[in-house]
Amino acid sequence: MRDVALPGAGQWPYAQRGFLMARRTGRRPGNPDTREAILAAARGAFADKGYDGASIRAIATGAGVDPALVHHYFGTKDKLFLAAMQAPMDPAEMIDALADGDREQAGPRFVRLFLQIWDGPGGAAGVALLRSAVGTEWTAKLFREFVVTQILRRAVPKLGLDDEQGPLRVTLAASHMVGIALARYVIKVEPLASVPSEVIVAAVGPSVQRYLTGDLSDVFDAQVAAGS
Amino acid sequence: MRDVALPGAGQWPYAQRGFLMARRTGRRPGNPDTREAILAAARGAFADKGYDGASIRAIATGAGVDPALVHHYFGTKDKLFLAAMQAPMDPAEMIDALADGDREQAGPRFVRLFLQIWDGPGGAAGVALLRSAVGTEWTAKLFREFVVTQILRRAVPKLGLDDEQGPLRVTLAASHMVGIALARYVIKVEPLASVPSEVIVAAVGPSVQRYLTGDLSDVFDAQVAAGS
DNA sequence: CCCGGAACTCATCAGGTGTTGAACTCAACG
DNA sequence: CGTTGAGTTCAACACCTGATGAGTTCCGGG
Repeated sequence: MRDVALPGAGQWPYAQRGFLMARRTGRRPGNPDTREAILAAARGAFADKGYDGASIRAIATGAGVDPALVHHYFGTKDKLFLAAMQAPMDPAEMIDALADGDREQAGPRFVRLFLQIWDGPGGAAGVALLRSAVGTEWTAKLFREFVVTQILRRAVPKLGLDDEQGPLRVTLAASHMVGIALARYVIKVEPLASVPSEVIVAAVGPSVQRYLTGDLSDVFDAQVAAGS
Repeated sequence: MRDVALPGAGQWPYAQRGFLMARRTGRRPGNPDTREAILAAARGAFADKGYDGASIRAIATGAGVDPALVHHYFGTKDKLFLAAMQAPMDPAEMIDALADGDREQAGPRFVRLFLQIWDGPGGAAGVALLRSAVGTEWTAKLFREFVVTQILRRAVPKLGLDDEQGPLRVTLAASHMVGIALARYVIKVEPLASVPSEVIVAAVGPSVQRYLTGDLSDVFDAQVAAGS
């Protein structure tokens, strides 16, 4: 009988099961949702400490499990990280939601959707991803390739931007949103951290709109001027 | 005479001085610029690996020096980090450069100045700061307090923004720039990473201008609407 | 009922970490 | 010359890390 709540977001420090079975070894009775528990603990730990700071031992105890079991399921720490980041990331969905609808309202729509995701349960994974992506070089590379292949190559044609200006437009908008996320959810600098999300939509939406569909002729003039 | 190889780490890239003095202990002859060498190596290491990833041993060998010497000079790793980040940061100067001049051109001026710093020698320290600030919780807290006390409290009155909207305006502008820095210098996502800086000035300048001095009445309408 | 394999733990390895205290070398001063 | 003190290194401590392999317990299918 497992009357305990799912280990989802909250941390439970110790293995609370078995006040009877004091520290048995071997296979656990009951349903094997342990794998998910490990993943949840891993997401939380990566979000709090980043890739390097999160230790397999901490993740294991956070899931009420022996450290070796983590390796049993996921092999190495790298694979654990990839597995933990995989589920909550589906940029295709976000891009689709962006693409249909009034193009002249895509900016605010994008900002609102972005903030909804970060305010929801996916936010922890986002913080983890950002923390880890920035932390060290190989995660940065990972993130870079992820951004290019999963976001840029899909978003540019979906949004109907021509290939000349499209990538710059999308990266400008994305980098703005990442900056907002960093300030609001990771660094938590006020007043940005606690202002209602609709305020940010109203403030940032027009900028993003301009990056996506606005007139950037000055920008490209500057580009050719610098290129000559 | 110690002709024996080093026990622990194996090779040190060695101090280039003294090809004569095969591995002597004790004080080095010549100039005592070692402290600066350590600081420089520390900045580089922190920029490459972040606070946690950069090890004192790596910093020491990078400076051609024994790890214990680092502690001799700086005490703990925390203090080393603070010392390494101290020199290249002078936000007051930047704020001053922003404050005087046409207020209606402050946006592009800010972006240009910001990019100049990051493209110059201060960029490494910036990357280090950003990497480390995001990496773990206490550096994030450090960074947050630094931002609030050193930037917000100075910039808001200097720029002549009223206290009601000022902090939000400044944090919006700053977070945008941090996002750009993250994408361009840390993650290095194309095309943002290699585009000439004037292109970014032309693209981002107007947005920042709007955040600083533009009409944000919609934003504050949203604020009161959400607050009710 | 039994047995193969999945779930799970224990003990341990090899290596890296920040930090410390003592020892040594050199430059400067008297 | 001798002494002093800063510059510098050595060797070690205590701890934490990711990873491995052997061993234990349980579930499900034959």
